[in-house]
Amino acid sequence: MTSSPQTSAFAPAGGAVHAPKADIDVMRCLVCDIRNKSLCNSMDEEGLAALAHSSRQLLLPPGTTIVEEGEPALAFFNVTRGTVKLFKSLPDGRRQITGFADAGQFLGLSTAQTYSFGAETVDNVRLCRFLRPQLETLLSDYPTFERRLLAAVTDKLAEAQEQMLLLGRKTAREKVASFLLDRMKAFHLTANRRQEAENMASVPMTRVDIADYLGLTIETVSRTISAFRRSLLIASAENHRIRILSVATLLNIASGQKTD
Amino acid sequence: MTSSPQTSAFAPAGGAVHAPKADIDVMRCLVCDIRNKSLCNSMDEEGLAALAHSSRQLLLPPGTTIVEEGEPALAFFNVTRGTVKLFKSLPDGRRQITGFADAGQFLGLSTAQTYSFGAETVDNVRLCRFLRPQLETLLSDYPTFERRLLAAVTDKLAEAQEQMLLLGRKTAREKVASFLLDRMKAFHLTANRRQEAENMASVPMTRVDIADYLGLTIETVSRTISAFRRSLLIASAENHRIRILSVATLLNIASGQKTD
DNA sequence: ATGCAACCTTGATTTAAATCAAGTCTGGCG
DNA sequence: CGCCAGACTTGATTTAAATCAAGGTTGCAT
Repeated sequence: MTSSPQTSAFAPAGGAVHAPKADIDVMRCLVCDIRNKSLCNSMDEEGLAALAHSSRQLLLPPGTTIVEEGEPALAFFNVTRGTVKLFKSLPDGRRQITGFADAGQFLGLSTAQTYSFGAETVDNVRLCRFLRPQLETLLSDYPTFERRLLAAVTDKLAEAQEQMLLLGRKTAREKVASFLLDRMKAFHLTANRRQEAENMASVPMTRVDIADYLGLTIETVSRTISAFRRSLLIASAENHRIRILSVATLLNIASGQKTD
Repeated sequence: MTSSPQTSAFAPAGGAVHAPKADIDVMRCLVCDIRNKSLCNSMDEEGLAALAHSSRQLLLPPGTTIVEEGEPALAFFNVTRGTVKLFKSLPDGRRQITGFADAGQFLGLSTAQTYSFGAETVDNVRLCRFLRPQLETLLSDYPTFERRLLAAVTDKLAEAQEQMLLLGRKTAREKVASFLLDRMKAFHLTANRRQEAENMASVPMTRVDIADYLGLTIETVSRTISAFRRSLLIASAENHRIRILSVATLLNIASGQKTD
């Protein structure tokens, strides 16, 4: 499985796992380790078999394009491992990351013929791809699944509104504090093993991605994280892991309470 | 019907129209002038009667609170006239308007027990209020209505992503240009009478609201609009109406193409 | 008609974050 | 093991937009 950035999730190469024997395929959703943290938790055993038949599992290396802005909206995806970034761009290259989809999150819904956003893997990602007609069949056949999707999109909209508040009205310091707390939440929702890992945040993305998510430059992100480290609010753990030393202070900063 | 800012949409006073005779109530949705521009266009005649029975119509003056941040999420609304602003606030009063809901748009969906946002009328607003249990019954009884709501929320999410791009990555000039074009689009979708009104934008909100929507200050909004006027890109028409003199140039500005 | 309050505009000055400019760290590869 | 490219950090300077500060408009209530 070679690492091949720029590969599309539709290309057969680039890490895609081809459909194995039918028997195994029926089991895939039944044994999925993040099933109960995703849309799929709306399904009974029969529904899970239908899900498995309607989708194909993909394994993608970091930097792989999943969805391209403006391309026909042919598929819907459920992330089952790793982190995906969703973004929109201006013609001159300025980019806004509109969200990160961690394991258990969906992406790719569209009412239009084409995607209005791009999506790319941040790290090693496993996802289930549903072609549009298959998704529509599922929605019609399983009302609980449709209701669950409606709830999931409603939650995404609330998240988007929270991010608009951040982008439009928070300072750099407040933005970075909010981000670190979100990544701590994402880590807790995602971590399958209940380790010691209290107050850990998973930050698999680069400074460029963080900056494009928070509406800042990489220098401002770097300076702000350094300042938090100097103030002993956070500490670096292993690579792409940050330990949050004072959740309470960070919460105060994130919500605009003065903390000096 | 007295003008009473700060009144809640749940208070019986403040412009609420009480349920008239049952016959008239059955007709309400059938004869609604913006029905085919809203969620309700998914309903057949029987469904429209069910909608009318499930909802109550409210007439609210400018500045009326419809939904309060943090209050129990008891109802869902469909705007049938006027403009509503949706917003989120920080403890110190900083506010981000996350969207304007014009006639035909819904608001009030929530997965949580409480609303994560506030909503307030901008001008004179007419809306239909559905209590939560009633909405849920409708969703279960009318699958086409549920599918239509899913599509509507999906569209709102795409709009939110576009607004994140604006907030995080556009300049003041680009933000205001984008806003004026959006308001032109809103005017065209909303205007029931097909008048001469070509290239008109409906801007019922104040500078404070525009600033809180674009992540700017009122001074910057005012200066930028003045500059557009001086450059003959726009012209004031009647109050709260702006005529757009060069859609093409404004489109270029909005998408980041340099135009000097 | 007049007064006033809310809203809007314009100008001067400040500032938070961007930009410009060097480095330093890190981890994968020969 | 040590080199190199990409990622990150830190410092100096600039700048877009915020803030501070007056006025000017508008329309409603008397």
